[in-house]
Amino acid sequence: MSDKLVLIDGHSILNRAYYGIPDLTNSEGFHTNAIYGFLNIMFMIVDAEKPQYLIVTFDEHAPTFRHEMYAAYKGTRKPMDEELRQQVPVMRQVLELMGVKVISKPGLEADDLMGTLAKEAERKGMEVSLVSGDRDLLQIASDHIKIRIPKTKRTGTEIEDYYAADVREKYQLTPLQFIELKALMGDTADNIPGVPKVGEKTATDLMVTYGSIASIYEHLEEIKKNAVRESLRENKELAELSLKLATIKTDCELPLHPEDAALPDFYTPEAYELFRKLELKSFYARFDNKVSAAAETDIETETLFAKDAAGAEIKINALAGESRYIAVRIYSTEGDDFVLSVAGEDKEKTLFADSKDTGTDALKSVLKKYMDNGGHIIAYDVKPVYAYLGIDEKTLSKDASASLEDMMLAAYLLNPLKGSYPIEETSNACLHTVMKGYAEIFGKKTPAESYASDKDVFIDRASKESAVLFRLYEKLKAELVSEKMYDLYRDIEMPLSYVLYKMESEGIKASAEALAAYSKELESTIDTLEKRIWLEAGQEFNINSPKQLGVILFEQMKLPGGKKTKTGYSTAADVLEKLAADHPFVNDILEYRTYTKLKSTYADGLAQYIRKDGRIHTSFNQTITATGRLSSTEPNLQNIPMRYELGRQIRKVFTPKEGYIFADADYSQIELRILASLAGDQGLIEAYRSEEDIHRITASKVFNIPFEEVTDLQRRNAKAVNFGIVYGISSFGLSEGLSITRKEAAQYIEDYFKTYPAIKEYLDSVKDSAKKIGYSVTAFGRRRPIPELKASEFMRRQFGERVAMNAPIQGTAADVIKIAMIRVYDRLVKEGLKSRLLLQIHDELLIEAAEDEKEKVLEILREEMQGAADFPVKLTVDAHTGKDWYEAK
DNA sequence: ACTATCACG
DNA sequence: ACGTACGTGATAGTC
Repeated sequence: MSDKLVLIDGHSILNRAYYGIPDLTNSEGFHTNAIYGFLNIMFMIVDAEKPQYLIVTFDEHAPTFRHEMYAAYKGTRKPMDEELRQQVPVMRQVLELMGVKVISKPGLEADDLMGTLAKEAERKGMEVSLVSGDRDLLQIASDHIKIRIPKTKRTGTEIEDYYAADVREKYQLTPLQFIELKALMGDTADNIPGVPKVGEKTATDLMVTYGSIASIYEHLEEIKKNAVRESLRENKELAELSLKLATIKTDCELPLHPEDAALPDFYTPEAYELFRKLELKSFYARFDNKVSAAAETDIETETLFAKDAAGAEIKINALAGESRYIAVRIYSTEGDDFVLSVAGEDKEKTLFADSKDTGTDALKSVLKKYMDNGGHIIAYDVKPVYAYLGIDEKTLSKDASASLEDMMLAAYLLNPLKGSYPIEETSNACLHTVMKGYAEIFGKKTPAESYASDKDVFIDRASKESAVLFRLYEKLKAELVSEKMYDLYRDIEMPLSYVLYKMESEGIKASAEALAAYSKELESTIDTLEKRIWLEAGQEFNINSPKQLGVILFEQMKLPGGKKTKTGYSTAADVLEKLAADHPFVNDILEYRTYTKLKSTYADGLAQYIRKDGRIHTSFNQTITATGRLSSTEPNLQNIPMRYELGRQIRKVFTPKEGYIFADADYSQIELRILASLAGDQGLIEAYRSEEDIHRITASKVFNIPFEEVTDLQRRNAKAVNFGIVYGISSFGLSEGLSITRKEAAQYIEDYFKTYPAIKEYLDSVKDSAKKIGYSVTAFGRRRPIPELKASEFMRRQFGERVAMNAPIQGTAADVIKIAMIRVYDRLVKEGLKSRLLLQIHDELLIEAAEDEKEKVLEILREEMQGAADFPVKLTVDAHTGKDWYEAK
């Protein structure tokens, strides 16, 4: 068997992959779809062919000889997408780290490189597989050179193979004639002009008849079609130029020869590290355990063990050293028991302790005592740590968080776009370590189960985590300072983490009986509606299936609607509402949706979360949103129905405990007030100072009519514009919101900006700044990176601009209520009150207030919320009390 | 695992 | 010609 060489056309395959594979990015937003697709093809071919030699060719970015010739003739190549461009150097790096020989030479086309290498290999007796997305290469095909053209299809990648015989079969031409065919017909993608009037059909006919361009010109007079003959006659030079352009060189001087490019072992630790950074997860398995284990050794430490609490204390103090900082990872094991790993400045050693050895309370006391004696603890997700430390009920948020650090919060502030922050991802990104994900090691086991079943592996992992955590602190703290977000971290996020911990621990009382009764009521209506819908539809079907519903509505009943989503008909509420007036049946569907939503998500959904203490304990997530808001999960208590009476009733199941009432306060139009303040628009600021209805004033100014004469419709329109501005206005969005034409919407916006010119200036400046520095900033220094602003697609860039306008507004509002929460919490504690903060719903705070503290609590809410920020437009607060959430809001 | 829908600010 | 209002989370259906 002769040796085999696989030659890959790097740019062409990367290009194919880029357009063939849907967008794919790692968690930092770096696009990887082209790299992913390239590697898939390369692995597939190398796996199947098992070649002895492998070479990848690349074009240099400088314009090449052949293209320069054509550029002088006409136009230029269209520029590469930014999302593809950024992947090219990384692709080359991936190949380099895998030991793959890559060749590129300034002044030479990849085609010429491949042509030369393929012919050289053939001369030397090798079989050659030339992989390209480009049919140009077909001219190189021979009995020993196979051209392979991958096609990405839905079912996977298929490869078309061409030896010389296959080219002859498919095109009725030899590979060499194929060059001339191309020269005649031209190729816009390849910048080959060709002869005008000669397309694929004519060119093929001519080549089959005469065999070559030279022969065609010899027999020019025989050509029957006048237009073609004359075009050939007039464009002889062009035909010759095209022939030159279409001919791939096979005699270049190259620094690399096929025999120098032995197939490497791809799976090196260095390559693995880069795969991890790119998050090309489906390839991880190709790197065997040996490689991944080896790659992790750079964070290996010696693990010490604590036999008892005294031993733990001594070792912790030793690790804390002079600086008195330790990084701690804690895991619950069984019941109240837990294990922890501690790392300090001494990078060689970590401590592992199991509360079963030391005693649960004793180990907690060690930590508590360490803190009380001025020790600092670095955590990754600090909220649960408060519980382990057993911090006193009445601790002020600032005190509780003062000696703690949370590197998850730091990582979130430095890049809030990730959505989730597993410790290994932060470490791999910031410290360039190569840690595996938890699930990669332990699968779906909980930490408690993993510790029980794979003790040594678990301890090793915990030690690595605490070790990298200490290093993360050194790195991220400096970054927070240099990025001017340290104050935001220290004064807002850290104290808030404690407030959130307390709110989650409190929970909110909810009545399982009341929920069940509500569910039952809904059920009977649902039954009635379901029967009626089936009757009118003439068949039973799943009303909750948009697919089945779409068929019923738009095919069987032939209602106007048409397609709207990728998968079929849209049956969303806004579509159905347009039909509901004429078709009571559609109205039943909408009602059915309302009732089933309330039943499944709220009545039945919430009931599952009531714990033995009769309360629901939500989780307030501090590292989810891109803008700085909180989110609430398991269950989400930030989207309890409110807008419509039927759903709003569910708020009656949330009640204060015996002897308490609810006090609820919300900011009035906080985002618009913040916008007026940030923009410094005197008109809007004055409008707010007058304390009149802001939407009415806006309508009066924008539509130029006396305040008293503003109609409800005009007010409603002005209100929609005010909202639109906050969202990052677009005429399309506003026209949808108001059901008016885009032109009218554009006019509204123009008039609005004329009325409040500083708003326009502000929004423009925010966009410009975000484009320049890559992110937008709130009044308190919180950032939101906006990579979309650099996107090549118009739509994504537009989205980026709206985000750039909205993020400082929504984000500043988020900052303000966070400050308010800390202030309210601290006031309640400092004044020795029994009342407690329970919920935050973006612009609203809910307190369970002791009956005799009612007035005091209302005063605290008003003072601390209003006083949380000092803007030109004062923040105002509406506060109420009630015997349940329905009444208090 | 993804899509469509709908609840909130 | 393109085709969207900003930010979330839960549920059910579909693949």
